[in-house]
Amino acid sequence: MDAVYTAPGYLFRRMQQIAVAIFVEECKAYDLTPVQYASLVSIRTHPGIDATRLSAVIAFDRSTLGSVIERLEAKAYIERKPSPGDKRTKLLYLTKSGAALLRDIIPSVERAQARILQPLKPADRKTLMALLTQLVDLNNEASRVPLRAEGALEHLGKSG
Amino acid sequence: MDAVYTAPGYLFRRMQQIAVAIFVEECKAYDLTPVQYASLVSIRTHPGIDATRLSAVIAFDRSTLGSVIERLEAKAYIERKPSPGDKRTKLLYLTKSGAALLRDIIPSVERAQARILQPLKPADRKTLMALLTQLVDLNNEASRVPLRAEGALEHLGKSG
DNA sequence: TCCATATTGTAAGTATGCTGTCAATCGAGA
DNA sequence: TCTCGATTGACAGCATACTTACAATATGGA
Repeated sequence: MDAVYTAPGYLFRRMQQIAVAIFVEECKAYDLTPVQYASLVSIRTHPGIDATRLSAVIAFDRSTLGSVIERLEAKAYIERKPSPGDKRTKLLYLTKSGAALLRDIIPSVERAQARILQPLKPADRKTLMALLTQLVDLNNEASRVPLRAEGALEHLGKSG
Repeated sequence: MDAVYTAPGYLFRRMQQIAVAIFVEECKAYDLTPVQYASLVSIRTHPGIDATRLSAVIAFDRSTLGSVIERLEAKAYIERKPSPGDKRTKLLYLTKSGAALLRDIIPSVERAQARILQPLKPADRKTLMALLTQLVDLNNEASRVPLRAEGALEHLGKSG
């Protein structure tokens, strides 16, 4: 038996595969990927955020996020507007169509998230989520794009 | 606070990011990715396996595995030989160089796997791994490339 | 033997995810 | 004010991941 099957890295890769497959299956009517969904949700929460701050808020790579934004703009779910104060940045806003999509897709997303954990007993689901949340938080700095949920927005005039 | 932070799918994506980052950091002296490592280990365990069966054994997409194999061959860690019985398939073998690399890299890989779980208390590590193993197994069919660890080798003359 | 069907490797197309680099721009300090 | 360092978005390049499609080949049944 290959040792890889018991390695944490292998198991997390498998779970990521499985989670994405379930998400895509539940949401196929909407043609939206998990990454695109998370981006839309965060833009709704932080209207007028720029791409760099968005990448910190959802812990996506800045380079990758560029093409994600491009696709969301092509589908007319978001708009990019030049920043009045900073000629380098472009501010992101949901369109009406993007807001409507988000409203409609939420039941499918929740079904997907539930299906991921469904095979476990309810008590085990809670335990797993608690440990996973803890581990992600404690390992935050280990990834190349650490999550900066609040700190990233300090210069946006939204906090503090 | 964005709801995405508590979704299982989001947490698994983050852990995958973190696990890959730690693996790459620990193994950077060897220029080998997690996927390439898993492929080498499985080829060592199953010498003469073909690409399709390898993809089932490590639950990688068959298309993706093609380019992985190409890169491993370019680095001279594996060889592809035509199958005597089936003109369609090419059989995979570790080269001396590939076997040596695998021997040398193992301490780094083990360090990486340990680091991924390190922030948790030992008892919590065991709990998390047990639940994760269970969940991956129970969700096996949900991914597009289910693991077929043993069944995939039945036609290779290695089992039963 | 012949043929419908399946398998295998490969390729094209799309989407993350990361490493670099670069020009434009900004901001702070001399 | 001028200049140096940092930031921002964009791009190139590499590596997974998945979908679909296709030609070559195998295989089982008529």
